[in-house]
Amino acid sequence: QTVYPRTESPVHLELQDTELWSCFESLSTEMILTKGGRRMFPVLRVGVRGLDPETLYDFKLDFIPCDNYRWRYVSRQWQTNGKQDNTSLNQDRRYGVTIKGEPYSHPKSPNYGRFWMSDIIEFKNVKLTNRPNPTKDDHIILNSLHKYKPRIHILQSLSNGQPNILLETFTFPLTSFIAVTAYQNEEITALKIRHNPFAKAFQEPRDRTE
Amino acid sequence: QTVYPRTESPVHLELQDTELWSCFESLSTEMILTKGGRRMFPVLRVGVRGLDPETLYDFKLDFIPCDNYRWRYVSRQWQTNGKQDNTSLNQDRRYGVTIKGEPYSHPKSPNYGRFWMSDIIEFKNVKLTNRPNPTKDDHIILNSLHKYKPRIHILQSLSNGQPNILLETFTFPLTSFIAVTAYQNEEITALKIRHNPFAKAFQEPRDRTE
DNA sequence: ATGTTTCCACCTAGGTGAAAACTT
DNA sequence: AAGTTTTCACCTAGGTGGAAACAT
Repeated sequence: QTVYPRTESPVHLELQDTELWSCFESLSTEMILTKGGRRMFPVLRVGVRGLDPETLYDFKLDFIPCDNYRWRYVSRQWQTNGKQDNTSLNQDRRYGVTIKGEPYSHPKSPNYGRFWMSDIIEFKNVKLTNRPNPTKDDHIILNSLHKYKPRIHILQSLSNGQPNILLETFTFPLTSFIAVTAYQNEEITALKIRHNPFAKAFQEPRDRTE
Repeated sequence: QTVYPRTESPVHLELQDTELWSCFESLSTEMILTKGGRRMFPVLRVGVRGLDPETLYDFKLDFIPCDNYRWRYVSRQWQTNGKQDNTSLNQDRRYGVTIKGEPYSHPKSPNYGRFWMSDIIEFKNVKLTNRPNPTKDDHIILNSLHKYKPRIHILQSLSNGQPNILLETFTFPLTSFIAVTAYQNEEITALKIRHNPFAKAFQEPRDRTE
């Protein structure tokens, strides 16, 4: 007879800006890749509870392929050719991580539970690239026209040289996206322009009541 | 008979940009205080050796009064009235530290010895203020027209809730300065403009050979 | 008279999507 | 034809000292 665990991990991660993410998700989120690295928008932001205040943790981010398809945007619809694509994803395991083959480490890592729980944790400085050999640690290598799902890992950091212990991994289906080198869906472009302050140059003058 | 220690701490801190600091020191360095907080220029930068790569350390910065005098710039010379000033420094021990009464903590604290030793450590984001109750942790409260000497503290950070252990404190006489709300010595102003990229608006066009 | 505060033009530094050029 | 790269104007964000206004 199956024995189910009586307790669950006390650690809770709560995704922020779910309303905004939903708007993008309903149109199929796209994220830009450039050689020099492009930030994500929206930014991945989470609140955390249930850590031990005085224990040391690392927070890390990587991207897991949602499938092995190559996606195309045809007639205002994302579609696949129905065949698995084994040429890129399966051959190069680095895709979705940094040049070191490791997830992106939040720049405040390592830090104490009390620190991580004291404020929203923002992954605003991670950059997405299609360059196979980026020179910076904050660059995540992705494959254009492939679909990814962000994951956040919480590790216990040990200050004696031992490897860190992976405590838990959280995935956020709402934040999955297709990596592109240029936006395909113009509605996605419009949403980005509307909400990303750095794209203000392209905003139409808007009604104050909105 | 006096017994002298046979060993010294293996930790070495090496101040960077000593040539630049010397130029300022020879004119009497001044640092601006503002309500909103002003960065230091030059920036305090150090290299560190001799830490244990796998031990966790905090790096902290504060400012120790060089004396209890109030300084005046008269006839192109800094001078005191020869009397100790007991009204401000001795009554308010917070001067030279943050609003919490603590030194400024380098934003990458805590981190491992291998991290701190891997690159120059820059205190470029600390801000100096004369506001008695700043709202931000990166603000150091100083008293205008008083003279200070920067100190860097290295602490061992313990990930079990125990208070950190102060391992060593380094002072840098070359970087001492008088806090001011407006520059007094125009030669200091000229040096700041010449070397601080953010003051480029005030630079005279310069000869390329310089 | 002396010292402080506020506001400002002018920078650094770098994040946007558009459009044109380029590649295959 | 389909996708990628480069360059660009236009932003965000914020660090300078100057100058005038202000405070004591």
